[in-house]
Amino acid sequence: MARLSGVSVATVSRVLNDYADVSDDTRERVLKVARELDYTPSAAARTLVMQRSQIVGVVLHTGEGHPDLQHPFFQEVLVGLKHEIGAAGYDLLLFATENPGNGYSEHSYLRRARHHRVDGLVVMGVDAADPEVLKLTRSQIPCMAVDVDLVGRRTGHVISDNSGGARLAVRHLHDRGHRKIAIVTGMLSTRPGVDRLLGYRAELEELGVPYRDDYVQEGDFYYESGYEGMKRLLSLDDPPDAVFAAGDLMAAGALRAIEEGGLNVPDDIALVGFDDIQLAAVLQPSLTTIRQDKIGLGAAAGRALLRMLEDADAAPPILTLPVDLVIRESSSNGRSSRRPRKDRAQEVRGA
Amino acid sequence: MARLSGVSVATVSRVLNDYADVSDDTRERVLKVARELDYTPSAAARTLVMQRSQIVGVVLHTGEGHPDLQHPFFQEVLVGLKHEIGAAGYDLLLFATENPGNGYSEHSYLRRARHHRVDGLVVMGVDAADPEVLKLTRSQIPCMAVDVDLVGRRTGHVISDNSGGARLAVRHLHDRGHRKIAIVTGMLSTRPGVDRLLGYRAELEELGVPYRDDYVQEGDFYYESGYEGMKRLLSLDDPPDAVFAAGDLMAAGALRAIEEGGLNVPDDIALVGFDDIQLAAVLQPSLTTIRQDKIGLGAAAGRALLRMLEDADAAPPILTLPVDLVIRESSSNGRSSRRPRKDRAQEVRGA
DNA sequence: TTGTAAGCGTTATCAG
DNA sequence: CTGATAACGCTTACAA
Repeated sequence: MARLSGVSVATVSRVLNDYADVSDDTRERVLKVARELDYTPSAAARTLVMQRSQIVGVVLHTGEGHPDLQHPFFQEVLVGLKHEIGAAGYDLLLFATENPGNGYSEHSYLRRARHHRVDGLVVMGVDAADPEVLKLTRSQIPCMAVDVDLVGRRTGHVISDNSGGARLAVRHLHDRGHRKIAIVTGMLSTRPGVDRLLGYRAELEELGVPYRDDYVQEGDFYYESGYEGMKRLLSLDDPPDAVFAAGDLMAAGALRAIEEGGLNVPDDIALVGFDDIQLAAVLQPSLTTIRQDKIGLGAAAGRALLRMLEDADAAPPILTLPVDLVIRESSSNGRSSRRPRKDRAQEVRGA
Repeated sequence: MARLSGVSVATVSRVLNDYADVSDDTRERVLKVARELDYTPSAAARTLVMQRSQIVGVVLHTGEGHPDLQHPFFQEVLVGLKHEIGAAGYDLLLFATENPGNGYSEHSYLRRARHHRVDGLVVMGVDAADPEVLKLTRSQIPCMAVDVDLVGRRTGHVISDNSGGARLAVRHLHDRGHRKIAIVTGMLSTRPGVDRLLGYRAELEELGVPYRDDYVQEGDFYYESGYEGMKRLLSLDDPPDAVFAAGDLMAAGALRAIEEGGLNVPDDIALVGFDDIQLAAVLQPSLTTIRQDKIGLGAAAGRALLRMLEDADAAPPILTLPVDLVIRESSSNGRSSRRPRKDRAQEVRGA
C-alpha cells in the first residue's frame, strides 16, 4: 500500500482527501508514491466506513416479452444520466442479478439497493403497479423515475409533457386543414399512453372538432400495433385524413399500412408520430413527430437525484420536460414533398 | 443486524452462505429473522474481505463527437450481457465518473476498475489505440471487448464475422445479376470498417468481378456519410447498379440519395446494408442487410468473461459470431416489391 | 455444531 | 501537523 511510503495510513487518507492540515512536504511525497503505484483507494472499504458508495443504482426492467431496453428510448436516457452523475463523481450500477447477496429470498429492488448501499436510484421501464416498485417508493432511498409517474416521500420522477405534445400534434394537423383526425394510442396501462390520448381529446375539444370513438385505435407503442390500428382505420366507412400515432414505431407501421392501401402520405393521409427516434428522420417520407428530449430526461433525473443526495430534506421533484413539434414530410401537404406522390397513389389505385 | 437474533455473526454468515455444518434448527431461525428484517449482507464488507465484488465493469465510451452509446448497437449488446452475467449473480457497473476515488490524477479505466475491485471488464466503443485501453489489456484484469479487436494476456474479444458478412452481401448482389457493385465503407480506423471492405474485395475477386477504385466511397457508419457517398457514386460516368453500404444507417442515407436522384431501389440500384438495426425492417423499401446478433455478442462476451473468472488459467477467447443475410425489398428485383415502383421512377424521370 | 477473534482498507477521533 | 487506534460488516481459521 501507499502507506509503505514513510507515513501513516491516516496521513495518506488525509492527503488523498485533500485535507488542509498536511504539510506541503508530506503531501508531495505521498502523491508522488501514489502516482508511481497508480494507486487508487478501495471503494469497498470506503463505502463500509463512510456508509455511502458514490454509486447510483439503475433499475432497467428488461422483460422478455417486449424487451424494454430494446426500446431506443432508454439508451439515450442512460447517456444523459451517466453524463450528469458522472460529472459529480458517481458511477452507475446496473442491477442485473436476480439474487443479490445470496438468494435466500425473492427478487427485490429494494434489497438489491441496500446490498450495494447505493446512494440513490433511477428506475425506468418498470410497471408502476409492481409491488416491488411500491416497496421502493416507500423506502428511505432517494429515487427518481423516468417516464413512469412514481411518487413517494423520497421518490419523484421526470416525464415528458405527453399531453402537451399530443395537443401540439393535433393542433398541427388541424392547422394543416385536417378535420378527421384519428389516433393510434400507446399502451393505456402506462402514463405516457394515457396522457397522449388525453391530450388528443383535449385539443380536439378545444378546436371544436367532435370526438369519435371509432377514430381511437389502441396500440402498444410497437410497430405491429401501428400497422394493425391503421388497417382498421382505413377500413372505416369514413376513414380519417390525418393520424396521430402516439409513438414513432407505430407511426412507421401506420405508414406502411397506408401505402399498402395504395394511399399516400401526406397527401391522402397526414401522419404525426411521437418521440423522434432516429427512425423518424430517416423514414420516407420523413416523419413529423413530437420530439422528446431523451438525454434531457436522463440528465434531469440525475440532477434531481444529486440534489436529493446532498440535501436530505429536499423534496423529490416531479418534473415535466417540454417537447417540440418537428415538422417533416409526413404532414407537409406536399409542400416539401420531393416527388409527385399523389400521382403515384392515383395511378396505383387505378391499376 | 440479524445477529441480534440469538446466534453469532459467524453463524449468520454460515447460514447465508449455505454452509453444511449448521443445525437445521438454527438455520431456520436465522433465515426467519433475515426474512423478517428483509436483511441483505453488505456487498462492500464482503468485497473487502473476499477480494472479489461480484461486479463486472462496463466501459462504454460515450464520446461527445459521435456519441457511441447513441449507436443503436450497444443497447442490445448490453441486454445480452446483463442477462448472461446477471444469471450468474453478477451486477454491472457502468463507469461514469471521470475521477474515481479522488481525482488526484488523470482518467484511467484501469484505476477505475481497481477502485471498485470489479472482477472483470467488458469494453465497447473505445478506440483500440487509446493508451488507457492498452494499459487495460496489459493488466491482470479479465477483460472482454465487443466489436473491437483487443487482445492481451487476460483480454479477448467478441466480434461479428464482418468480412464474411460483406462477402455474403456482395455474393447476394452478384446472384441477383449485378456486376457493378459499389461499397460505402465504414470508418477505416475500426476493425469492422476495415473487415467489411476486405470482405467486399475478397468476394469480388472470387467472383471474378474486377475491382474499381471509384466504386469505393469512404463513410463513417452514419447516415450523412451514406448520403454523400451515394451522391458521389451517382455522379460517376459509369455508376454502379448495386451498392453495399457497410452499415444500415449509411444504407438509409444512400437510399435517400438514390431516390432524390430520381432512381428506384431496387430496380435501378439494389442496396444491401449491414447490422440489421430496427430501422432496416421499417424503411421503405425495407432493407436487405447483414444481421449481426447483437444480443448474442453481449451474451458471448458475458459467458467468456464468466469462464475467465472461474478459471484463472482460461485463455481469453477470440470469438467470431456468424451473421445472416436478411433479404428484404431493397435487393429483391421487384419480386416482392408490393408496389409498381418502377413505374413511379420512370414517371419521375420523365417529369 | 457454534462461538471467538483476526483482518480486509478505509475514515475519524483523539493524543501527542 | 502526524500517528495510533477504533470502528464499518463481513468471512474464515481456530477453539470449544
